[in-house]
Amino acid sequence: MGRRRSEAVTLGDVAKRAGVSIATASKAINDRGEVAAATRARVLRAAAELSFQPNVLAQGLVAGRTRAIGLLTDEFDGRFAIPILLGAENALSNQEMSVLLCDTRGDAIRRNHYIRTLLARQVDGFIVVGDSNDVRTSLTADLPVPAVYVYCRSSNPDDLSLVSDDAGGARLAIEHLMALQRKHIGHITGPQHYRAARDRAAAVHAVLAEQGLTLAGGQPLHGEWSQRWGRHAARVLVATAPEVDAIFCGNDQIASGVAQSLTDLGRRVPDDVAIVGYDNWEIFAADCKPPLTTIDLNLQQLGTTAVTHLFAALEGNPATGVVRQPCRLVVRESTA
Amino acid sequence: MGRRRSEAVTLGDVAKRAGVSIATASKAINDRGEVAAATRARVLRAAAELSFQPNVLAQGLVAGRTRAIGLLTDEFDGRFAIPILLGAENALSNQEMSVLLCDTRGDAIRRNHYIRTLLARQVDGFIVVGDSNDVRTSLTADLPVPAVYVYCRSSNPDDLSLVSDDAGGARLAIEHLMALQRKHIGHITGPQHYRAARDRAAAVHAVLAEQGLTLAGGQPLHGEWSQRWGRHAARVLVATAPEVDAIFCGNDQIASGVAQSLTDLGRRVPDDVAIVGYDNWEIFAADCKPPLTTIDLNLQQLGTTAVTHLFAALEGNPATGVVRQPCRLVVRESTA
DNA sequence: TTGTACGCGTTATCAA
DNA sequence: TTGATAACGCGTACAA
Repeated sequence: MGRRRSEAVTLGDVAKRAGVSIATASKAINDRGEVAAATRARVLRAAAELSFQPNVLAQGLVAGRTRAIGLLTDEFDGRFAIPILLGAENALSNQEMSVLLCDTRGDAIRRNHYIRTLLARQVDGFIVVGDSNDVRTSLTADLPVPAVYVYCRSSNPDDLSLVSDDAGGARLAIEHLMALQRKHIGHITGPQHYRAARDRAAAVHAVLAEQGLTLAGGQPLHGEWSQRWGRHAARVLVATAPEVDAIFCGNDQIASGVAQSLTDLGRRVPDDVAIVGYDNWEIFAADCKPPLTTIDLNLQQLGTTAVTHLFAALEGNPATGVVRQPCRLVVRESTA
Repeated sequence: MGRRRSEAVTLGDVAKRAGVSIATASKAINDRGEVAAATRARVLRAAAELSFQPNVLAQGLVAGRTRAIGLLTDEFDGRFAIPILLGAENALSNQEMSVLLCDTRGDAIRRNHYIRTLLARQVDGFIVVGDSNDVRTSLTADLPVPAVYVYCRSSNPDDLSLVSDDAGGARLAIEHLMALQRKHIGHITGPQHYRAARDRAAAVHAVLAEQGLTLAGGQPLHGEWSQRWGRHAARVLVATAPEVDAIFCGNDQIASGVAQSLTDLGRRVPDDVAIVGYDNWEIFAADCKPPLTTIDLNLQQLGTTAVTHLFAALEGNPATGVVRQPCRLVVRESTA
């Protein structure tokens, strides 16, 4: 092990070695006040020789801010939080900020506990990551620091909520299929109680209506977010609407199941039926047979955006309302 | 927003309201020293009324420890790190410890940067999460605090490394298949340059040999960790060894692909060919057709164990060497 | 039993 | 240009 904690080198050590006072050493290191060039050089050399690292705790105590933020997730194991977290962590570390991670597991008691803990640690702000694009109780009233909500909508419209643009994503998918001359487009998606599923289904309906089209099978097929449901629903859809020539799926797992069933039924993908998935979860989308055209949510970017907004809020320029992050169409063989 | 940061309530406020000195308030709140019961009650009530939260920074400054640990991941988006992290975060929060999360993205420069940052924040220890069971450069020499390595082997044998028991997991799988009277067992797995793939393949060989059996097809089939490879390899294996009645796969994606191809080829799963996967990645294993029997790595438990060991090290009882965490067989329909 | 006083490592003010 | 000194909030000898 390196130096023991008790022998940690402090500003005092640097000052002593450079032959100056602690105050001067501090100024030299932080480029503050008037310090003679020669003095500064001496101090910096001493600091380097001792591998001096300022104690962030002490800095935070006097500065009143810690350059640390609390990241509160509802359900971390859901796969959406992870890219968001990754984007946020990266953006924060670029700004020399650290991330304190807390996973509430959807439990209000844990959540409150974490909030207290984080506040006791004097975090400068919060990023709250939801587990769906749906509404989430606002914490802001209890916080003395700014918060940004990501992948959820805060119940308080005065907060800033960053969500994925579900309607826009659905539009991308349908317009892509229409550009391929598909006229009989079905929609197989997740449970109706998911706002994302509802918003996308509504957008599908609207975009088709703009061209005087209606949904193959008449209605969207709502089920689970699983391959199993995709396999089942595809059979149902083909039975009810044999003319179907394209299927827009609520996620990549469903799409993967749909592809399996269509193949089983002897329909070629994409020749007979084109498929568009959702989420661009590579492990499913790229490894599907055939690889899936899908909608990417730009989740990492969502995390980055959250950080940008949090910084703005820290500087006194908070935004409010719901901001929708655009999606991106990723074309692969299932529509090629 | 709640109270502004500048109006944060301090121990002094509590003391004033309780009509005692700061020292007495501190003792009362921390159950330290001799404080009259009545006084303590007064202090506690005052603290509650003001929602007093001790400033952890100040506590850390005087105590020399922060009750925070640094969690360093190599590749966070790989799915293995996440359950480990979840287990560790949960165990730590049970001990009132916080987690500073840093993802190095496999980059040495980022890694060093993060280590400096975390040390500057005076973390009490490190948990280093690797991205495979393979060797990883030891950091310990540069650290003034303990570190535990998880899902990787530190290059320094004096460190403590927690890994998954690949040989044991493979043994579970093969013994399960043999208990089902399968005699012609094949093995389709990932790239040979993965230690996990090699260790498991070796164990498969050993366990079969104990019963005088050999691998169907003669050799393990090494490829990618993908469904695509599973689909391909299954066809190869059935062609070379038509008598195959069981396939042990290196992960659940491969197993899922294998199941698809076997079905395409008209072999029933599990009646004609039983399948065992690896990882118990629910989204693949439970949603497969048929649902997969598989090996669970107990990754959350691995995270918990890491925390236990880190605490032991913090208390001066560090362990060393490589500790293998046992796996668990999860039986589903693919062998039922 | 209670309170005074000091120290933790840093930054900022102001006098020298 | 430099340095003594006072914060920041808390814990803890030690004195009262």
